[in-house]
Amino acid sequence: MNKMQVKTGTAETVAAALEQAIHEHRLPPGMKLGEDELADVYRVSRTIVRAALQSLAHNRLIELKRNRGAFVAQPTVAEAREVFEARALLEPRTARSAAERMTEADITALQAHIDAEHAAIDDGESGRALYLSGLFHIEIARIADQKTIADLINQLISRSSLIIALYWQRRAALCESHAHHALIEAFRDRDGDLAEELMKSHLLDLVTSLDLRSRKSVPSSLHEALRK
Amino acid sequence: MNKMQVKTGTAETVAAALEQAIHEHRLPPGMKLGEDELADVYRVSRTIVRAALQSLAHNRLIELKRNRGAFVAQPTVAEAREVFEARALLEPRTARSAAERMTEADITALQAHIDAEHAAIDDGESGRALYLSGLFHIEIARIADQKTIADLINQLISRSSLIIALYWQRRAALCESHAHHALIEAFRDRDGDLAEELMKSHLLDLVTSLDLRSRKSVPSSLHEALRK
DNA sequence: AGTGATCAGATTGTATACAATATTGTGGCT
DNA sequence: AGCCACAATATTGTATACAATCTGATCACT
Repeated sequence: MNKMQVKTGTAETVAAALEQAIHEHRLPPGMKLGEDELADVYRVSRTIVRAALQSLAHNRLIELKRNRGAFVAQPTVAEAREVFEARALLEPRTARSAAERMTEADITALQAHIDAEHAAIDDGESGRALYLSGLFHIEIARIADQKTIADLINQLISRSSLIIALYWQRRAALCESHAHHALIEAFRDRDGDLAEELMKSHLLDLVTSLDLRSRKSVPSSLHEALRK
Repeated sequence: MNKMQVKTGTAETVAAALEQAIHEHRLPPGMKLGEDELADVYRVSRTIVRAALQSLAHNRLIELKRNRGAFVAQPTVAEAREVFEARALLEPRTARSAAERMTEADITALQAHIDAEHAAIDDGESGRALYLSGLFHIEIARIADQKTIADLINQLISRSSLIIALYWQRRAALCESHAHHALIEAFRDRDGDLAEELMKSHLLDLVTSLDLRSRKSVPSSLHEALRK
């Protein structure tokens, strides 16, 4: 493989590990991430852990409270709406661009993503399936060859994973992968118009399949929780 | 004032100082930012400087090269285009939202921004004028009451300042503030359609007023610079 | 018992010491 | 002189020690 050797034990690897754990819902929203604890787990010093946490905080995957520590973020309903509104502004156009410059290799890669996604679903690893479903969108942004926009979408999808973990309601697990299939068909035909339209409605479906009336998780500050 | 007391000497204050220096073009693209040097200037330890630099790197205002240090970013032509394409996706719709929920106080605040901008221009502080012109856009995003999108726009405008500093060609300094005036008029009328349209063409004007054929600054690696 | 002050423990914030790496200068060799 | 190896220096990367702050437990007092 032509992949660069990635040194283990760096801030980047720790951040990546934590990010994946959050995406796969192994670290639930609100959970405290103690620095000493993480340093012990990953066998690095707190310096490294701290750098990783700062990075995650910048992407809003965790919240840093001064003198209190790091906690897995708990997006509010308002935030959830905002994230999907931002995605609605960015992703449809990006899907169009991607469709227009899609190569056979790209399509193959996307298909592989979907297959992996299905495999995860079949194995009952819904957390991992969710993660892979996010990667599908990120891959599209990458194909569109707009690094800047791809980065923004990356941030948003990262947060979306958390949001979906919080507000997802079980049913409708199948319709999503269907949407991804439909997108691939549009990509095969290099149909920019259709891809843009499909992405738009896909995102709309996603939002409406969330339950944005009640939050399921434990509120982080009792302060807000107990004044009924 | 109801403003919170901001402790000096924190990573945030150092990052803010550096960001402003970059925006006002006092730190030119490509300039090396040595850790010890900065620590000495701001009277803090390298720990703090490092945190600040990481933060700026995340916003792409500086580039961190492993074992080499931090350098003020030098956006390429491709990056410049990408940043403005991203803004074109986000800002027009945001301007519409802002127009729809604009209050008198908001309009006053925006007008104050423009006035300050003009004052800076009259004083010949073109760097500061550029910075304030960016704040105008950020203020609009804030008024639209979409924190997530506002954050994204904030990042993009931050980078835009650098880009404009690099690729701006002198003429056309006046048309910009004219565009801002026109926007305010639309806001006064709560005319969402017009605001969206004006923002769209304003961003287009900005891009076309850049010289994206030749780069003016010193290239960071002599390697690429000297092989004519 | 209930309230509040004070103190011990734990956790984060910051500075500094040391290690790893890159850069630059020197000297020997051809 | 030109080139290469190697040492000296400077700079960044990481770990750790110490300071500041928060938590929550104990205990005196009403």
